[in-house]
Amino acid sequence: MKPASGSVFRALADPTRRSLFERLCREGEQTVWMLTRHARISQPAVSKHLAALKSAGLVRDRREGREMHYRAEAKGLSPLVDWLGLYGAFWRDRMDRLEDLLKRMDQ
Amino acid sequence: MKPASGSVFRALADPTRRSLFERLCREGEQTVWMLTRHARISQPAVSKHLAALKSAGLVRDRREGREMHYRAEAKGLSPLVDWLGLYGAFWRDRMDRLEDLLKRMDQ
DNA sequence: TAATCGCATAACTGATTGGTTATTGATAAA
DNA sequence: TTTATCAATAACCAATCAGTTATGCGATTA
Repeated sequence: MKPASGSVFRALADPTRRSLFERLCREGEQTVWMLTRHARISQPAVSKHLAALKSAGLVRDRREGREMHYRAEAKGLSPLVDWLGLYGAFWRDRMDRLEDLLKRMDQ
Repeated sequence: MKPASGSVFRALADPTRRSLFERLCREGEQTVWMLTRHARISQPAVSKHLAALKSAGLVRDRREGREMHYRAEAKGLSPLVDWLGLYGAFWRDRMDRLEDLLKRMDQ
């Protein structure tokens, strides 16, 4: 089932989690070990944050040997976009472009 | 100064706060008393949530006699939209699209 | 097989948070 | 002036959370 916008908001509310997500967006797929190197927190903390992001649908993991690779999930942001779409016309045109963007990213 | 996306995320992470904000978006300006009637929490709790939304730039207040009127602030969501555009676009292989996006968003 | 590595989980801790009731201040009404 | 109302603040509490260290488990390497 698709995660609700609530879990996405909560997942992104934490700056460390946002930072991890942003890094995965920028740098592409990363192992937990690589992510831990750049974060200033312990490996278990990174793993917990990744678990939160995963349950929110914002990342996917892939096992390769004993390494676990994480990558950002484009679709994970769509609940946010949907939620934003419900409110107001001020930012509507920006929103439309984002929806279009996410749609094309899906392909 | 413009609130960072962080405070907006944090403000919207709480379901009660989201609910208050959504109601203000739907119904328009409301007094604290009206908002309290529909929420299942006490008036001080509502006031605290409104203060959080206000400091995130998501609502504005207006005093009228002894009543305090709150209304949703459309522009308050733009840090979110900007953030989405920034990191959503990194999925794309080509950066020229991002530049185009940001350029049009500037107008 | 034994030792090591990569990661997740368990167990714990201090800080933060979302809620409460009590109180205060300001305005309106009697 | 006295009383009642609206909303913010204070003080407090239980629950959640983000971090830690210790441990366990599967996969690799010696």
